[in-house]
Amino acid sequence: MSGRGRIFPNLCNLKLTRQIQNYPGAMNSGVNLKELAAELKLSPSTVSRALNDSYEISAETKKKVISMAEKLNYQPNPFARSLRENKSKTIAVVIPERINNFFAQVIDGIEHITQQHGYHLLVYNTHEDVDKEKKIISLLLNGRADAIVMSVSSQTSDVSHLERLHERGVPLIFFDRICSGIPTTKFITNDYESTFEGTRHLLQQGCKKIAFLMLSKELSITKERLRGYQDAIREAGLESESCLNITCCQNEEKNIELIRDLLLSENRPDGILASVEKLALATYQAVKRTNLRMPDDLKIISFSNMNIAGLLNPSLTTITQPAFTIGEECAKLLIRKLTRPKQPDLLNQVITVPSKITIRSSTVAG
Amino acid sequence: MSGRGRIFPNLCNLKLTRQIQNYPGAMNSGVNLKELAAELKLSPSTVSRALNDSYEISAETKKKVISMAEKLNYQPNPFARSLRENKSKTIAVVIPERINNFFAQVIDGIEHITQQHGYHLLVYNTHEDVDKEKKIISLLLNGRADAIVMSVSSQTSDVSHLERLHERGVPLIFFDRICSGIPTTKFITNDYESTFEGTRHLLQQGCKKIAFLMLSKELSITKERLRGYQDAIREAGLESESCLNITCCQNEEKNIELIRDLLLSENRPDGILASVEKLALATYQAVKRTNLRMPDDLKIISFSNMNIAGLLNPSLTTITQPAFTIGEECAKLLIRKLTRPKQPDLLNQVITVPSKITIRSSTVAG
DNA sequence: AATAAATACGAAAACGATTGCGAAATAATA
DNA sequence: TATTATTTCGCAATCGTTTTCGTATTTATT
Repeated sequence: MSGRGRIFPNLCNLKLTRQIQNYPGAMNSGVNLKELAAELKLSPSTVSRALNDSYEISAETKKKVISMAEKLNYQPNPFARSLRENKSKTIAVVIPERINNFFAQVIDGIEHITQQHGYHLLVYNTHEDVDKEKKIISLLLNGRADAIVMSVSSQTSDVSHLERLHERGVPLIFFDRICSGIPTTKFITNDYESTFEGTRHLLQQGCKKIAFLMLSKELSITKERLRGYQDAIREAGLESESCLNITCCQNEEKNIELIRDLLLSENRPDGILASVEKLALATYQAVKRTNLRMPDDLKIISFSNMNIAGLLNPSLTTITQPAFTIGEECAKLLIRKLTRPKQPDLLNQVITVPSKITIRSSTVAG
Repeated sequence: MSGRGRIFPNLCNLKLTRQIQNYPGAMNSGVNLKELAAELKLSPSTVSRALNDSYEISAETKKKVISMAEKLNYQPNPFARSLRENKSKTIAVVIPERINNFFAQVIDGIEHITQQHGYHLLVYNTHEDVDKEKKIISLLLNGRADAIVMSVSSQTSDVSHLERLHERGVPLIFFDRICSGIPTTKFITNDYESTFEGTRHLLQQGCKKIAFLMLSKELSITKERLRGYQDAIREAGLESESCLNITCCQNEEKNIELIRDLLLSENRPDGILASVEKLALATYQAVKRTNLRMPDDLKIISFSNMNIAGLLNPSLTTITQPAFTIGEECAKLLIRKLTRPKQPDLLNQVITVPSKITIRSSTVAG
């Protein structure tokens, strides 16, 4: 035992230990509470309390502990904490599509709020597949996430998996594509009104035959938007022809062909309301396969959160949801629910955030 | 004690317990290993071993245990397991931008592989902000994720935070925007070659003055792509004029103005190579603010993973990375590293996956 | 000065899983 | 039949926190 070695005797031991633990393949989360306590010649309980700013610990001790914790770069083990506190500081986000500006913006909004409160985001993509959705939900049944924010897949009609989740007591929030059967809070845009307005706009631009493109009749947004579309058609004294209500599928190429066939049929529409962005883009592709010109022969308006709607040819008239805000609102509500002790369950209500219509060339006669 | 009540005595107690635990605000992860064991009149260790298919347990017992576990819908607590096994079954993905098809596709690719192995994905967006990146990385220092896949922000030049992470032993993989200083595996596309080809294509289409748009000179992709561009310029016997190397910023509007100024300057380029998609779109916006016509007055090629490059006006000639594949390859490598015990560290190597150039109207004389 | 109250900390029990070790019960061997 | 293997399972420690309880010391009160 040399004098030199005794300056930081414990520190030296510590470094040795850390090197030993640091073999390849092992997670090395650095120093732990017990080691930190030993370094300070205090008990783990005291150190824990000091770091959590407990009133039972003197200011002096707190200072020492905090300083040493920083020096050794102590990071509490999140799993020990989760196990003990029965919460994970993690929120799961389940979406049907990742390559989609709307969902990406919503997630950005969620992250913006949750990050401020130390929450982490698990993100899952169902790919519009209800079986994948069920698997993901069953994975979340074990408490890995403290709460779930989701938009259901277009295939989802049986919602028993979501009911189970909700009954388990996992806070669950829907946005955009909601499940009205599950008694919780949902955030949507004013689907009915904005579609109504959008359709009316097409009518004002001279459209006589307007087709409605949708993904699936099961979807909450489809139902509401279809209703808005139909009411606007009827208000204009026109007939809502069911042959103009087109249900598309998940296959892009098939959709393009389907729409092309529609555009070449006898009953050809002169206007299109696409209930989702993807179908507007398919329409653009379909039009390229015909001799039709937009907006002269065909006008189109669509729900879309594309930042480059203005760069399309013709530039696309859009109904744009405040996606980032929707994400933020979902997150704010959840944070309230999760951080306040014994907070009541999420109210069974639908909160509407209005969309904004931006008129561009695709609906304005050349 | 009635005879009726004794048919499933423990089950009744169980249900009661579950209801009590299920107060609002509490995570209810359902039945627990101890409870499951009590139900089976076995010890927790036996049940655990049975569920993990240990050789020490008889086939008969295993069957009973599994059946009861399904009946009670037993879900092991992930945090207890993580704590014990020192692994989280979670992989963190850190990207600079969420509203970006390239990164979204990469994540889809990662998820496609990791999901098959029971891994979960934590996704973080740095918003091209190195300070946010540092915070996120420091959050990941505690072992919350078993590994990290990332693409650095355009601001990242000091990489000490990434070095610390790597030294901690957390498996780390870079893709696209890499850190050559950190000795680990990186996945990139053939940045040099594809930019070289792209530039040559512009030259072949008659461009005499080609500008190069970039986000930041610090970025690995910028350096490589700039090199490819410059070599192609020199190969053609032209000068690489530094005034045509435009460094853009994070503000979209400023970029548009910057590019517009360039397009209105005396030294106006007749071709543009945008090293990232965002800058190609800014160019389209900038052109709209001038009297120039594309492709006649200005041709443009850009790295881009937009699915609708063909719908722009003019349709955009692109260099497209195999984003989904890149994600898959990152994930495959990580899974190998994480599932094999005592696997050696990730090799310090750069793996190149070639891009594909798709020529469209934006580079072809009308 | 004797007692009560406040302060500051430690020991140990959780949280829920996995696993080394020991020990019955059964089967195989001498 | 006595001994040794083998099979099958339980006990208890462990992972790293937080927290309940207990206790020693100091300060305040009568």
